[in-house]
Amino acid sequence: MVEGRVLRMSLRHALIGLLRESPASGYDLMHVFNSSLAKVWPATKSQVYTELAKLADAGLLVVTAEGPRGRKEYAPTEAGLAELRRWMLDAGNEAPTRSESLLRVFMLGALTRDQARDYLHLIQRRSAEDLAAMTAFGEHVDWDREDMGDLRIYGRMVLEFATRLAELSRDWSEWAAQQIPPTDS
Amino acid sequence: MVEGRVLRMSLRHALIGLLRESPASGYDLMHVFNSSLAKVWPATKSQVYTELAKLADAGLLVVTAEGPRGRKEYAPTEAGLAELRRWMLDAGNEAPTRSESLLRVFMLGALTRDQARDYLHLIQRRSAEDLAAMTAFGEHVDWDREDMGDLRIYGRMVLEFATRLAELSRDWSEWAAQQIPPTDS
DNA sequence: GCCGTCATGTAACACGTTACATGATTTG
DNA sequence: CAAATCATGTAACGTGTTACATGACGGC
Repeated sequence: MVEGRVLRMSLRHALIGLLRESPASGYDLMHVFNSSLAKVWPATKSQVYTELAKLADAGLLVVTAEGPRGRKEYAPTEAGLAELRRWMLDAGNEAPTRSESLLRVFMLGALTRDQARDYLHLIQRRSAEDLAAMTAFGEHVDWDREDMGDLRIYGRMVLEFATRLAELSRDWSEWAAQQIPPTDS
Repeated sequence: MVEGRVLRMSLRHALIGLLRESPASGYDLMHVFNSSLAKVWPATKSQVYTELAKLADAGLLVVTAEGPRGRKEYAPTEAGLAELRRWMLDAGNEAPTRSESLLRVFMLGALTRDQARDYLHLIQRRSAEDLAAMTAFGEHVDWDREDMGDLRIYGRMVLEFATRLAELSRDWSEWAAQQIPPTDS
């Protein structure tokens, strides 16, 4: 257990937050990052395992159980929960957002107009697919299960945002494609 | 001039793309990253200067003019433009997106309900401010200036997306705040 | 006994941020 | 002549990705 200043690093807080719901192993957490959190805060397994080790070393997590194949389940300590709350309330400095798609749109002048239009149609298709996937997911989840805890509320909020965003993206890209004059340059 | 494989690295392509419009110095480019591109692909000056040097070294940019105080203006080479087009058309693997705000929403269970509601109201306020700023910006820009080149079209598209997104965010956060039961836990 | 999944980690490298460091030119 | 702005860069460190490496357990 080592003391140390925590700067940025949302992954840490995501891990503590997930473990707050219930103890889990790195392997379990990976599934969350590959599914529900994939579009919100993706992470690789290297990162998850290393970070869990660091957090345990820093005394923000503890191993609560060990299973077969070296499986280790972690749970947050009181210090970990305190750090999570500190981060949640420190909404002042949020990490900058990046959108590679929008950057590409900004640079579309480097392509022919046909190619540019194709790119916008690609976004449109992907948004429509995302939207369908999320609608399906929303209907598939049993939001009333007891063990969902606060995610009954907050998970649903995130899904709603993602759904509205996919709709926006689909409609915007359709509109945008029409803004490009038909003649090729 | 050195050969080298280009992996991810959108900043490189952003730089080449901006220089495609017209030659500029690192200092000039920084202003773009601090204003119009701030919400799309932020970058620090360290990054910009180092990357310009690397790109010139790799033969993707050339220095076209030198001015006072060591000012250097860059322009893309044919190789640079080719690399830009390659990247534009390689829409398959886009960088993963991250949203710290949504991650926080997912973790709101760590706070009291009053605090959670406050956070959503904060998002609402910020979105409204962003929206106002972008509306003002859109009216302030002279979209018909000749030297805007393709940004007359594509810059406007990005602005339109950002505007719709701010509206979505404002409306969603208002809705979300209402989803939290009034009693404090 | 074979295969799929469970399960954990290390090392090297790419990308991004912060702090440090320096100095010339213009404008009032 | 003072202050603001112009202008460039290096070093250290934090964060994220990819490739490599290993092996146990469960079901058929």
